[in-house]
Amino acid sequence: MRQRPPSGANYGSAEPGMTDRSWDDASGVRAVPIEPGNVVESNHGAPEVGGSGEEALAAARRVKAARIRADGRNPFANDAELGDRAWVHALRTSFASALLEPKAELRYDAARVAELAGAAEVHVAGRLTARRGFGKAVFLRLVDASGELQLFAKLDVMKGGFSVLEELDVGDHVEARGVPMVTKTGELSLLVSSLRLLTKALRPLPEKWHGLTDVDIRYRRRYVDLVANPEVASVFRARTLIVQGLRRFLDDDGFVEVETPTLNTVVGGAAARPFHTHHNTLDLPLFLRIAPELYLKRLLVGGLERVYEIGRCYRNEGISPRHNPEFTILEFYQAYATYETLMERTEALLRSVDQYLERGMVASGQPAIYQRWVEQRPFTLAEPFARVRMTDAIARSVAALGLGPDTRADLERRAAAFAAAKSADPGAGRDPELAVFIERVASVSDAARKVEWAQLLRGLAKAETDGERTFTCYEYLAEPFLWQQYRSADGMKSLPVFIIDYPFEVSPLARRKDSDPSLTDRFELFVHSRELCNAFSELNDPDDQAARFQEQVSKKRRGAEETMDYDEDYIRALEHGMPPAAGFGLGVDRLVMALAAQESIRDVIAFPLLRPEGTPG
RNA sequence: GGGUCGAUAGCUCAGUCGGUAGAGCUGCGGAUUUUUAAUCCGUCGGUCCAGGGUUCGAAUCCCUGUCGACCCA
Repeated sequence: MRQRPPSGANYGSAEPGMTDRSWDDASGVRAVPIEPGNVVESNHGAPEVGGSGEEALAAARRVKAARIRADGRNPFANDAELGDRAWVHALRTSFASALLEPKAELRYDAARVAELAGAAEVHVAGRLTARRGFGKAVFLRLVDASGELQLFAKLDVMKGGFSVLEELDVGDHVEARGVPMVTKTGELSLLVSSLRLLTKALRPLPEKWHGLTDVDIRYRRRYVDLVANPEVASVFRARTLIVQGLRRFLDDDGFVEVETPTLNTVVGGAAARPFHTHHNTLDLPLFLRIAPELYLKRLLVGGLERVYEIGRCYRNEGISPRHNPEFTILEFYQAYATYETLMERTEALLRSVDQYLERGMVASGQPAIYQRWVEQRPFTLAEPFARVRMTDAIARSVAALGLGPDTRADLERRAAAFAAAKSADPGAGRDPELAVFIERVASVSDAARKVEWAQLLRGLAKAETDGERTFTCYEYLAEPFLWQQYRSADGMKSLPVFIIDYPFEVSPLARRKDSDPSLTDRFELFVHSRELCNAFSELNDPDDQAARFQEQVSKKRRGAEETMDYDEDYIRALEHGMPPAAGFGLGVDRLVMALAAQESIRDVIAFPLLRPEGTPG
C-alpha cells in the first residue's frame, strides 16, 4: 500500500469540468454540459443543481446518471464480465521484482515494468477514491478489495473513450483495461485504454485529507468508514484471520465445531443478566443465551470428547469501550484434560493465532500494518506467561502498592462495620470513619491512590463468603496492576498472566481442587490487565453441581441479578456421566482488540449497538 | 445513574465582548497530457442539534431535552 496521510483518509480532488469536447468519440455520444437549469429527469423528482449541500451534491450526480441513461447506458450496470479480472494487489506482486529501494516506498523501475508487462492488457475493477485532472490526462486512484492502483487516463491513448471521464466522480465503481506502466514519479499505474462506469455513487465520500473522524457517524455508517479509513478494513480482515486461526488450531487438534441454541429457556453458563424474548406459537418466554457452556458439556456427555463453538452471546449490561451487549465467544471442551493442560494449550493457541494473523497480513500485502500493531500492543506473547495463584497475586500487589500485610484483614473489618451500620440504618448517609480509613490506605503510595477503595469496600460488605471476599480483593487490589507487576525480560511489555485457584463460591461450574476444596481448578488469563480467557476443570459431580445451582437460585432470591437458573436437564445429563474434562472460553472481540491494537470493542465489531438515530432515548 | 466535554456547510474545522455566518476540501464553471492533499482563476452551498427563556438583537448567555465521547458508578 502506498503511504497514506496520518488520518488514513485520502481522496483526490475534483476534476475541473471539461467542456472542451473536441475529442468526442465517433459513437455519437453527445456530452451535455452540466449547468444549473440543465437538469435532466431523475428518479427523485427534479433536483436542483448547484450548491454543495448534501442534496445538491447528490442532485448533481443524479444529473450525470440521467445523462448516462439518456445515452442508452446503465449507470448501475451489472453486465461487467470480470472473468479475466486482476486484483490490484496481485498485479502489484507480479511486478515486485521491479521495486526500487527502499521497497516500502513502492517506487518502481519503469524499464523493468515495461519489460515484464509487455503489451498485454489487464482488467481491473473497483471504486474510484481520488481524481487529479490535467485536461487531456487524468490520474485516478482505484481501490478494490485487495488494495489500490493508480489509473492513468490519457486522451491520446483512450481517444473517444476519454469522454467517460466527464461522467465519473470519486466514489463511483468502474472497470478499466490497460497496460501496466510506471509514471515519472515511479508509481505503478495502469495506462488506461478503456474505462467504464459500473455504478454511480450519488453521495460524495468524506473529505480527502481529514476523512471521516466523527466516531458516531463512523459506527453508524460503517460503509463510509470502511472506504474513508482504510485501516478499518484491515481490522475487519484481521478479525477474519483471527477467527480462522482459532478454527485452524482446534480443527487440527481433532475438535468438532458445533452450533448450540442461542434461544434458551434457562439462564446458565455465566453470571450475567439476559435479554428476554418470546416464541409466539409455543407462547414460550425465552432468553438469548449468555453462554453456550451447558450445551457444549452435554455434548461431552454424549461422547464427542472435543467440541467447540464460536458464536454470539448476549448479555444485558452496560456498553463501554470493552463491552458490547452482543459479542462473540469461543468455548471449547476437551475430555480427559485438566485446567493445567489448558494453560499450555492457551499459550500455544494465542501464539498460533498471532502467527496465522501475521502470515495473513503479509500475504495480503499489509506487513507494515501488522508490524505497527505489534509495536502498539502493550503486551508480548513472546515470553512464557506468568502463572500466579489468586491469593499470591493479592499479596504481591498489596506489597507493591506499599500496603502492609494486614491490609486485607483491616479492609474486611471496616467493610463488616460498614455493612452492620448499613443494615441497622439503611438510610444512613456518608460514614466519616470510612472516608478517614480510605484516605489512610490511599495515601500510602501513588499506586494505592488508583485503587477504587470505595467500591472495594462496598464489594466486601456485600460479599457473603470468604471466597467472594478474596475475589473482590483480587479484582480491586491486584487485577488493575497486573500489567505493571508482570513484565517482559526487557521491561518494555507486560506479560499475560494466568490467575489460578479461584474460590469455589465464584466458580459455580468449576471442579473443586482435590488438595483444597475451598478452591477450584480454574484460571483466567489477563492480557494487560484485561480478562481474555476463562477456563477450568469441569465439575462433573452431579450432586455437587446441583448444590451449586441451588445456591445460585437462593442468591437470586436474595436479590442478586447476575446468577444462573437451576438447570434440571443439565443435572440429568451429568448423572449419565460426563468424562473428566476441561473447558475454555475466550472473548473473540477482545482477542481481536488485543492483537490488532484497538482500544474500543466498537472498533472490532462492524455494527456495534447504538441508540437509533434521531429517536428519543 | 452521575460528572466533564462536544454537536456550526456533504467532510474537517474557525467564529473575539451578544451586533449581517467563515475557511479548506467536496460540488459546479474555466485553464492544465506525469499527478500524489496536484496547481491556478471563478462560483454555489447554512434548521449554527431541538425546544424554551433573557435581550432592541443570540451560533454566542440561561434552562430543558436529544445524540455522542471520555471519566465515574
